[in-house]
Amino acid sequence: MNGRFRKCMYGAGTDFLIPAILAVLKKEPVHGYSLLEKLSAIGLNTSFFHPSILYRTLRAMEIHGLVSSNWDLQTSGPARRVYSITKVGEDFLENWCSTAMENIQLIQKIVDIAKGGE
Amino acid sequence: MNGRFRKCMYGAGTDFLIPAILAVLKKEPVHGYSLLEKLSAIGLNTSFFHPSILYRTLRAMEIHGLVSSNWDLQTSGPARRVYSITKVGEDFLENWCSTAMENIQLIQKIVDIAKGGE
DNA sequence: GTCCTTATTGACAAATTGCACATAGGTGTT
DNA sequence: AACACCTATGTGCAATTTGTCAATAAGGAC
Repeated sequence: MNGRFRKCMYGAGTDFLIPAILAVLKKEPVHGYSLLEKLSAIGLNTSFFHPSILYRTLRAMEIHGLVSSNWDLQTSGPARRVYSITKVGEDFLENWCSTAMENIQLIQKIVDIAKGGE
Repeated sequence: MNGRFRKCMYGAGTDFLIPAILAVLKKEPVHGYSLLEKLSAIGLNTSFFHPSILYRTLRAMEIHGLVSSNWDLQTSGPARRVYSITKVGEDFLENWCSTAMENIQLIQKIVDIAKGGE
């Protein structure tokens, strides 16, 4: 099963990627590569998308003002772009959370109907 | 706020469109136009996408074997394409439901972290 | 020097979406 | 008859998004 059908399964959708990134960044600024681990830790299936998608999403979020970035040249290894959440990003996340409950209810309702309830 | 950012908000994503369609079709076969009302009734925000997207999604689902269709020429008005769920579609829906709980937990976790918990 | 790991980005085809428009049958109106 | 309107489905095309692969770059291990 390919494309949108695979994507609509758990954790694959990038719909959860943006709020998940914002939630992680709200705790502390981090760089893209370590975000992969942190996102995986909170339950997002990171194996469904390539790292490049995460980086691209972060850049898109920066362009739209949800996050800001600074280069970290002090650590060993290649340079890291460290992302921080902005006020706009915090508002966006808060907004997302307030509708998340309706989101959950919709999922629950689909499950109920699928199981023959109602 | 445009594109993917608007889309990641409640109900807008077509990630819920496919399982919602399957859940409705599991109760009874219906045609595309009436699906709009039924999807709206269970809580999916249908104003976020044009009817043509629903039709295109249904055709894609048929191509992938999740649903099958027959023309209903007996009713008054223009012909209706009536969709029914297939065995493949039922399996897909069941599969989606079994991961839906993890989906809910992920949303809950993002909300918790966003609210400063954990 | 060569290989591996971390870390980020670019390029390009394929898929998906947004939007407008086309088609078509039926009903009511002037 | 001509017109507008509602139901019902579909197409075309540009714009956006995704999937995949490859490029770059710094440092450590051997």
